[in-house]
Formats: sequence, structure tokens, C-alpha cells
Amino acid sequence: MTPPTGENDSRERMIGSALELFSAHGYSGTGFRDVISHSGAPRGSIYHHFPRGKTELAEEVIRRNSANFVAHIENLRPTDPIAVLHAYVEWSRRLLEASGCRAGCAVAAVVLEAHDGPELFEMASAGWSAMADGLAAMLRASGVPRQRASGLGTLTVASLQGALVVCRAARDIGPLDAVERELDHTLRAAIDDARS
Amino acid sequence: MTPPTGENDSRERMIGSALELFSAHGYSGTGFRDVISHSGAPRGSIYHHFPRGKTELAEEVIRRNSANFVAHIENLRPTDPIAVLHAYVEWSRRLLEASGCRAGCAVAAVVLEAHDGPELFEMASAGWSAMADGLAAMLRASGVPRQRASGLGTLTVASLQGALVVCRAARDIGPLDAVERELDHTLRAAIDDARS
DNA sequence: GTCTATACGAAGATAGAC
DNA sequence: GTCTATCTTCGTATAGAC
Repeated sequence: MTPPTGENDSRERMIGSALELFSAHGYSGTGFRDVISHSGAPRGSIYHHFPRGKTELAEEVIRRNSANFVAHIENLRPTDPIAVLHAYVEWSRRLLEASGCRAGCAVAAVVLEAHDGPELFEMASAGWSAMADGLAAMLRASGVPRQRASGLGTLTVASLQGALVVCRAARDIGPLDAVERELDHTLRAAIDDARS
Repeated sequence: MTPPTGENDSRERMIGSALELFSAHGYSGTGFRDVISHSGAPRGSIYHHFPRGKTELAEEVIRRNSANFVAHIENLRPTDPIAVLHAYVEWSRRLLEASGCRAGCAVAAVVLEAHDGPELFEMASAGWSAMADGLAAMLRASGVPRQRASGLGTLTVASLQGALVVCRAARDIGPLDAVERELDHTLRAAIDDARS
């Protein structure tokens, strides 16, 4: 996919800026003005880089977010369900800590505000399903029955997503800590059940 | 607070419409135009009814949402933690079913997009804390230790909030069903633990 | 309480020069 | 690839008549 020669910098920086800005101010709340001034990219090339406009930018933001998340996980290489959980929590924690609990998930912002078409929703859903499935696979490998493993994967993804919103409203990371503690307890209990 | 004589209808209808529209299109994504045309309220009286503008409208939306939720719970009058859980889930389920999984929590939309001041966040956070505390109190009454009861209250609120986002992206209520099942299991386990 | 008119800025998007 | 200029629509908010 990447061209052989000196690659396009502006477009990549715009995507990175949009990811940050969507996290903090939402999708509707972030204009091209903001993306340009935050990234330092040239004003005149927006529709050169994103011919389909803001929708295309949002698609790239979701893609980038997924790529960043995958890189985060591959960096930690968790080998058991509990380690996967804490790797997921760590991802959410960094989002909150980097912003003083003033930013959240850019993908969630797009889902809550976009009305462009089904593609953005499908991309968002695919990412969250992959997260849930990643944890569920580990749980199954630890002996947890299929349906419970799947349900716990979904519970984990949903509660982390919700924790981002609750922490933001409270301006406090406490709710994420609480969610982490309870998920840890619940996952361990499911694994113990499976062993007995 | 309520005047003795024939009360103001327009303002109340505007708040109700704003609640619906925030749920579906977000806070930035909903303009006064939309609120006016949806509610049928007169154009000229917006700043008569909401002198502080959109921020004041958002405050009233959060208040209305809390009032509706309290009415929903008081209607069901749950007397044990599991009943409280299912009453909470039912509230989320109605939001999704009424919209074909295309709308979510209006308060979350405000939290993700507003940048007006701390009041909106404090109101949102107070509502979610009350939800979590309501469940936690029931768990404590069933013998669950204080810290676990509190953590499970937070987990429940966060995971329901997250389920709204995940279901919306998937255009499917399945994730909420899964979250309900797992929370039911987890809460029952905590209660059983307490009895032994 | 409701109206019209309007101010002022920003939104997303396009055209055409360079 | 980047520029400027422009289009159209929309946003919140205000002023002042009725």
C-alpha cells in the first residue's frame, strides 16, 4: 500500500490530529479548520488528500485508531485472559491520563454523531468485535465455555467504553479503576469455574 | 417552582424534543432549528425560555433525563439487586428499541461534545453516581461488602453506557443482551459469596 | 410570549490558478 | 500539492416591534 518513494506526510499528520481532536471535541465539534491548524498541514490540500471529505477523514481516523490499538497489544503480547484485560484497561487509562480525563474514544464520538452512511458504523463495530473476540479466545483457551467467553468479551469492551464516558463526566479516573477491579474478579471467577 | 396558573407548554416540549434529538444526533449535531421544527414550538421564543442559550437547554435535557429515569425506576419499584439490574437494563433497551439501535444516551452525547463549563459534567456525573449508588445500596443490603457493592454499581452503569454505544455501531441489540446476562451472573455470584 | 430581521462566524465543499 | 477565492448552508445569539 505504501508507495516506494518519499511519502505523504501531511495526510498522515492530518489523520493523527483528527484522531486527537475527535477524542476531545467530538466529530461534529471538530472542523477541518481545527484539523489544519492542529496538524500544521496546508489548507489547500484537504480535498486533495480526502476527496470524499469529512466522511473519508473519519474512516481513516477509525483505521488509525485500530492500528494504534493493535500495535499497543502486540507490544504487550498478553498470553492469558487476565493480561489481555489489563492491556485493554491500560489503553483506556492512557486516553484519560493524557487528557486529564477530558478526552475519550474517537471512534465512539464518530458513532454517536455521524449520519453519513453505514460504513463508519461497520468499521467501528468490527474493531470492537475484534477486541471482544480477542479476549473471548483467550478465555476459551483457559477452559471457559464458548457462550460465557463471548459474553465476558462483550462485557469487557462495553464497560471500558462506558468507563471512558463516566470518567470524563466525573473528571476522575476512579470509575475505570473500579471497572478494572471488578472485571478482574469476574474473569478470574469464570476461569476458576472452568477448572472445577 | 411551578407557577399556579396555566403553565408553559412550549418550553417543556422543546426540552423533550432536545432530549430525543441529542440522543440521535448528538449535542453539536442538534441545532435550535431542529429543536424548533421537531417540537413545533415558536421560533421567536427560544431565548425567552432559555436565556443562557444552548447550555441552558442542555442542562434541562440532563434534568429531564434524570427525572424520566427516576420515574421509570419508581414505576418498577425493584426490591432486590437483581431486579434493580434488570430495571436499569430495561431503560437502555427501550432507548435502543425505540430507534432501531440508532439512538443512545443524550447525557453521554453532551459529555462527549460539550465544552461549556463544569456544570454539565457535574450534572451528568451526579446522575450516573446516583444510579451506581442505588444498585450498590441494594447489594449491601444483600450482604455484599461495601467496596464490592460500590464497584459492581460502577461496573453496571459503565457497561450499560458502553453497551448503548456498541449496540449502536452494530445496529444490533445483541451486545446489550450479553451484558445483561453477564451482569446478572456476576451480581448473583457476589450475593452468593456474601451468604457463605 | 412570539414575531421578524439580522449580525457574525463557521461549517463542508468546489473551482480554477499556480 | 498547494493556493486563494467563493458558494451555500448552517450555527448561536441579539435587537426591537408587536
